[in-house]
Amino acid sequence: MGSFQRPRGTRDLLPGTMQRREAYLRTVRALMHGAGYGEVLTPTFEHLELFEAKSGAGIRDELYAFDDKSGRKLTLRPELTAAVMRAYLEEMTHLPKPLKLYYIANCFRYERPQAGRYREFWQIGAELLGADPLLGDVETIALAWRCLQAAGVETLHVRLGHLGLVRGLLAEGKVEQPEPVLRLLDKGDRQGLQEHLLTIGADEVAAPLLDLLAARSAPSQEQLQLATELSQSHPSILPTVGHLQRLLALLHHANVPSIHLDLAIARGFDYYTGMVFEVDVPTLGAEKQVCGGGAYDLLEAFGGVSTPTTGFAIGIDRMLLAQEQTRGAPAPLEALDVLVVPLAPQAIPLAWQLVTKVRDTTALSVEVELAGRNLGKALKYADARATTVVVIIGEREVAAGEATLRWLSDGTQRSVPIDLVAATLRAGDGSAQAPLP
RNA sequence: GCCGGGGUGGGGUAGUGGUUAUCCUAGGGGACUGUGGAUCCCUCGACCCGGGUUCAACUCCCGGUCCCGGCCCCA
Repeated sequence: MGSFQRPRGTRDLLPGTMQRREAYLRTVRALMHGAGYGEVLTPTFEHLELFEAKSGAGIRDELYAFDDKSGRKLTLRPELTAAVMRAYLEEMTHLPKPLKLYYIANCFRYERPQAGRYREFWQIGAELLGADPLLGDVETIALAWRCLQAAGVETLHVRLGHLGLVRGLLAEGKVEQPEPVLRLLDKGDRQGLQEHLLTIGADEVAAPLLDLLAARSAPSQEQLQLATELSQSHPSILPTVGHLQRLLALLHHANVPSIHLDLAIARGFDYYTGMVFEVDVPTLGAEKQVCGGGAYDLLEAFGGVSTPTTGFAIGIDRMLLAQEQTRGAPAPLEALDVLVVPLAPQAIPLAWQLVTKVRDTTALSVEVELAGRNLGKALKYADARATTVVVIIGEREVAAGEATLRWLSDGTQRSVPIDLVAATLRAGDGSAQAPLP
């Protein structure tokens, strides 16, 4: 080992890992474009005030914040939603609504690293501005579900809630500060909630809130039933109950299966206004949440015109960890399709002509043997690289205007006229095909 | 910020208050200057860092650091 280590909480991604990751991200990009979303990329750093405006000054010690040379207060972005909203207000307000944006980007948080939690991590996210609240909710959850499914992870638990319920009840109960209640609900701290409601004198809504909490893991239909019953004595939550009923029905048609209602989910920030959802991979351990999202409105707080927005963010790193649990860890290097081995000095020009032609006319990965090894060593190297075909060009081949193609899987060989090698490789002949990682 | 478990070549490991620090694997080379995955040989390469105890520390103690698991937090 050299003298230097990577900074704490960061990772080096090697070729095999990158190949798998890029395959997933390619799929995600295709899904996003297929749903009409356009990709955006915002700066890696922003003004500190942007994130303080979104999440409060308390997040400051979790940020990579710094002063630049002119004394500006900046920070590496801890997430993308605030930045995308900022960019929308700065450059995109005139675009037709609904506006659909997505991003794939790295974020930075100064937190204690754990399994699945890094100081530099990557997110896939989408934001939908100006849609009808119900239809926007369907669209957002359905899209998140498609992106999650594309990773081939076996068990995904989706939990869906709606802040209208609890906020409605709290408003009826004249509770001035809903945040502590939301937090206790989200944590599932029944006793703490009970005590807190007693302290603030919110007696009349204590019973329904505790009922919602107690029912959070019950089947969705039972929770809906409970909410419907509550709405008879608490009419302010009637619209929310109807919204959830319609949302669940529509999600069924959007092919999103098995959503578990959890009416106590809170995602404790003010700007969440309606639907909220979270997705877990249970086998990931303590840091098992791979996706979170919901309906929010940040634009007013950012000095713009209030606009209903829904969005989600997926933790790429955690998704890939979950993927490894089913697929196994990737090999460190990518496999090689073709290795061209010149065995004589006069074969070297031919080898380069050939490799150039194959690169121009096929999607195969092709190398010329670059270490000047003899054939035995070259074959051994090819084997270590999981190569499909070795093209041998020696004195005999040069004289005959041919190349010898050797398939490493079964050792079969064929002589092919040099002009036809690229076509033969492109045709694959059933074997010159890169296996999926 | 807190609690617990760890740290020996690139990966996996053995081991001890005084050794030439073990073995496997991977990398490089050779046996093998036109045929791989085998075998044999050679080679490269390590005790996380700092302080303390000691005649002597990789080993014991303290601190730090990094990794792992968990708490807090999770935008």
